[in-house]
Amino acid sequence: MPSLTYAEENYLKAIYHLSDGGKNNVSTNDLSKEMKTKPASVSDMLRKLSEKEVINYRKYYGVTITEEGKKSALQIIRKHRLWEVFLVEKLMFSWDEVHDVAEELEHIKSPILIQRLDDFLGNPKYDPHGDPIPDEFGDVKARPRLPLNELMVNDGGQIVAVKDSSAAFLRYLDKVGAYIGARIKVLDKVEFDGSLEILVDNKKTLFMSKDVAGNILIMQTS
Amino acid sequence: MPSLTYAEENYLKAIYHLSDGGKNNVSTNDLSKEMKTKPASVSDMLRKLSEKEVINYRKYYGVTITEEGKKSALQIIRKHRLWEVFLVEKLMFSWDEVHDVAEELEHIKSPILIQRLDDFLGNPKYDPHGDPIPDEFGDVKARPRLPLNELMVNDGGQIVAVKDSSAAFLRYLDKVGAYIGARIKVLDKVEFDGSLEILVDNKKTLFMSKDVAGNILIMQTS
DNA sequence: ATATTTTTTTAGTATAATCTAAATCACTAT
DNA sequence: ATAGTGATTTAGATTATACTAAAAAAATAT
Ligand SMILES: [Mn+2]
Ligand SMILES: [Mn+2]
Ligand SMILES: [Mn+2]
Ligand SMILES: [Mn+2]
Repeated sequence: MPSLTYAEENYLKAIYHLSDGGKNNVSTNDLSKEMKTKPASVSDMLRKLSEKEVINYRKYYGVTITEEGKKSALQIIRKHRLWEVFLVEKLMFSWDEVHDVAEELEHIKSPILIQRLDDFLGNPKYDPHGDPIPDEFGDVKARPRLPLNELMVNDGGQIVAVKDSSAAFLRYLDKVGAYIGARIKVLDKVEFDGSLEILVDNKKTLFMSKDVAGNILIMQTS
Repeated sequence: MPSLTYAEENYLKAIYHLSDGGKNNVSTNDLSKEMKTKPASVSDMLRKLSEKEVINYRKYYGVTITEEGKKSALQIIRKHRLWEVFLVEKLMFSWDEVHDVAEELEHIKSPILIQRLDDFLGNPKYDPHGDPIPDEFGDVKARPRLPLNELMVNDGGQIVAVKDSSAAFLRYLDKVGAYIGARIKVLDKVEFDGSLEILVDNKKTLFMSKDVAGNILIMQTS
C-alpha cells in the first residue's frame, strides 16, 4: 500500500464513497463539492492519486478507484468507524458528536493501535450510525437495506443505519425516537410530496418528509 | 489561545521541555537537535511562533516561552500523557510502545474529547513513565524527584519516573525489573566511572552505568 | 453542424514546512 | 583590538495543498 498524506486519504475516502464502493465513475465537480475545495485543486490531487496508483484517471472523464485504492480506503473507513464506536461506547459521546472527531482520528498511523482498539471494543461489526466496519482485510459484511422512502404502505422493518451523519439530522432522529434498531411500519404515503406516516416501535406515529425518509435505512421484514 | 499548526505544536512542546518548563533560554541549535531539523528551519519557525506570541524571540539570543505559550504547551502535554495512559491501561500497550503513537494523538483538537478521556481514565495524575499530567487549567502536581546517580551509597527510595522514554531504554528497565514503584537502595558507587550497584525490591542486586542511572528518577525516602 | 454552456484543466500565486548555501552576528583567544 | 570559529539568520529552492483567472475540452441546444 502506498503511503498517503492526510489530504490524500480524505480525497480517496471521498472517491470511495461517491463511487459507491468503486462501482461508479466520479467527476471532478462532484469531488469538489464533497471536499469543499475548488475543481482546480481536485484536478491537481487526482494527478497525485493517479501517480500513486490508487485511482484510474482519464483527464476530462473522471476517476475510478483501483483495487489498491479500495484497500486503502477501506482501512481508513475501518479506523473511522472503530473510533466512532469508541467515542460512543466508551467516552459517552452521542452519535451526533462523533463524526468530526473521527475524521481526525482516522488518520493516526499505527496498525497495532487499530488492532488493539478493535479488540478492546469487542470487535464490533457496526458503527453508531449502523454502517458496517470493514475487517483488517477490508472485507465488509453488507446488510441488505433500503431507504425508508422506498417502502410501500404497510411495509415494515427495522432501522439499521442512517445515510446522513450530520449532527442536525441525528438530533432530529433522537427527538422523534428513530434510533437504530427501532421497528417501524409505513402507515401512509402522501402521493403529492412523497412524505410518510410512520409507526415507530408500535407506539408512536410520526410524519416525515421524503427527504428525511431517504436518509433512514431499513432492513425490511414484511 | 492562538491556533497552532501540528508542526508549531511540536516545536512549542520542545521549547517547553528544553527550557525546563519556561525557566531557561533555549538556543536555535538545541531545538535543531531536538526536532531533527536544520537550524535554518528552526529560525523560520521561531519567527512564526513569536508572531503568535507564544515565545519571546530575540534574534541570535534564543527564546523563552511566554505565559500564553506555557498554557498551550501544557495542554498538548496533558493530551500526550492522557493518551499514553489510555494506551497502557486500556489497550494493553507496554510503556515502551506508547510514545510515538501519543506523539500523533496529542494533536487531535477536541476539548470535549480530552475531558471525557480524562474522566474515562479516572482522572489519572501520572502517565506510564511517571510524569505528572497537567489538569485542564495547566496546573501540574510536581513530585520532588532526583536522578538515581545523584543518590549516595545507602540512600534508598522509589522509582517514580524515567527521563528517557525511548523503547530501547524502557525495555532494558523491564528486563532488569526496574519498573515504576520499585523500591531501590544504592549499595555501592564506583568512583572511577560513576556506575552503581543497586538493590531492587530488597531482592535483586543490579549494576548500572551512570548514564542509565541518570535517566531513572527517584523519590528519596532515606 | 455550429454555437453556447458547462466542466475540467492549466498557469500562475500563496502559505506552511522543510532544505542547502551564503551571509552575518557573537563569542573567544590571542 | 582583531582574527577566527561557531552559531544563527537570510536567500533562494522544493514539496504539499489550496486558490483565482484563463484556456481548453466536452456536453448541450439550436
Ligand atoms: Mn479525515
Ligand atoms: Mn459513522
Ligand atoms: Mn507530536
Ligand atoms: Mn510519557
